[in-house]
Amino acid sequence: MKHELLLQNIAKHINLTGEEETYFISLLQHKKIKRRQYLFHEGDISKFQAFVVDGCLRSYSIDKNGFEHVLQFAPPGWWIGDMKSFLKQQPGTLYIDAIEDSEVILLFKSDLEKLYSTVPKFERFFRILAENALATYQHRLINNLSLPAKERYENFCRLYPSLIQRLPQKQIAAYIGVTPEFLSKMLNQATAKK
Amino acid sequence: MKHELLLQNIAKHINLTGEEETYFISLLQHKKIKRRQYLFHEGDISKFQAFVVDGCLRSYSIDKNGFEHVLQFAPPGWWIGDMKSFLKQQPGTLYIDAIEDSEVILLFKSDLEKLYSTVPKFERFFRILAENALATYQHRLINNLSLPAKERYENFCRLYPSLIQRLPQKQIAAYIGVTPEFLSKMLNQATAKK
DNA sequence: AGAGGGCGTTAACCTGGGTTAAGCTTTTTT
DNA sequence: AAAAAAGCTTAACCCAGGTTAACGCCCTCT
Repeated sequence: MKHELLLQNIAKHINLTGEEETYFISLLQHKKIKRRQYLFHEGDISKFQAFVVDGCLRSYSIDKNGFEHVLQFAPPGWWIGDMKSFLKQQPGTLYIDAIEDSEVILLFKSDLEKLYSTVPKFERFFRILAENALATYQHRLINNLSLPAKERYENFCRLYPSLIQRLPQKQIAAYIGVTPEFLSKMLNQATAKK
Repeated sequence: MKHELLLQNIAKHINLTGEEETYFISLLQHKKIKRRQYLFHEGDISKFQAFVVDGCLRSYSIDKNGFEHVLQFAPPGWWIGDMKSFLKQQPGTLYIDAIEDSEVILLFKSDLEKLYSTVPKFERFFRILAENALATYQHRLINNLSLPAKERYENFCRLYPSLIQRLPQKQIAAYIGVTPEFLSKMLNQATAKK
């Protein structure tokens, strides 16, 4: 079943009856996304959050010089979306696309609101999710303010070992906040040192 | 009443009965903090979140070279705490202290858990709070990755005009991620240009 | 009221990381 | 199978922002 991973994740934090589970599943939409295809585009108003079942997505912004900055990678088991646009229903500033051919489950805002009133337990689930994400972003911000590029890279490797294999180097550079050229230089200096 | 500001904030997102309100208030603890006094210290395990009623607090980390990096300022109406330590009940990495003589309301984790089971509406309230905070930190991260120091400063001024008056320059420097010396240089160049 | 410690400023010098540009390799598309 | 596009590397040069240090001002204690 395609919803299994999501249901497992939910079961870690709240217990659903069979009925509630069925209702929840009825709200979900399935979608396949090919590599490099957009799930969300700057200027869109976000109508859904996406739960990744297979593949890997990323959210990023493009600055006025055309450079990309990665906010998040989302391998299977992760949620991704333009949170600000989703909450305020304003045009978003992010792009979301697939790094590999991927499969996601979409939960639309209108359905989520129905879900909250029908099964209030989900307030708890998404509260916990948001709080954990919040703590993670706070930590990353502090890292970015206080650590040099090399240590940010090492942290990234430690935190997301599975991603290292899977991502092109330039994506990692855009996440930790350096140019691809500098990351390349840095890595080769590190190995040369031995 | 000292709880008014907090109750107003809550009323923006959920409606409480008189009874629920009374119960909620019974859980709160009041505390005064003098300028430069700590509310939380690195290594502590966070037992509470604090809602600021008067004055101004800040949360920050100290890196291995002894430099401070500000995660958040909290003027009246804001919550502050070491979220990661609070959630995982692990030793924290932040410091929280008062920038001015301040008053806060403490909500302890044990009481918050009781509150969630007694008045589940609060799951919703804190979900909304966490989601908004999350979107804010995501935005700040992207800013830090994509904008030069001057624009980060301008953004700060636009976003928190009331804080500019109130904060010493070096605190702002530690928030936007530059040295006090550089911020001073930057500001004087900007005004000299006219 | 005086003294000591923050705080802001300036200036000379330094460096982590950016820029540009070219060449090579691998992957994707046709 | 060829062409095009994306990715990685290297190297020379550059700059935003850091470092160090010295000086003056203004709080805030006592």
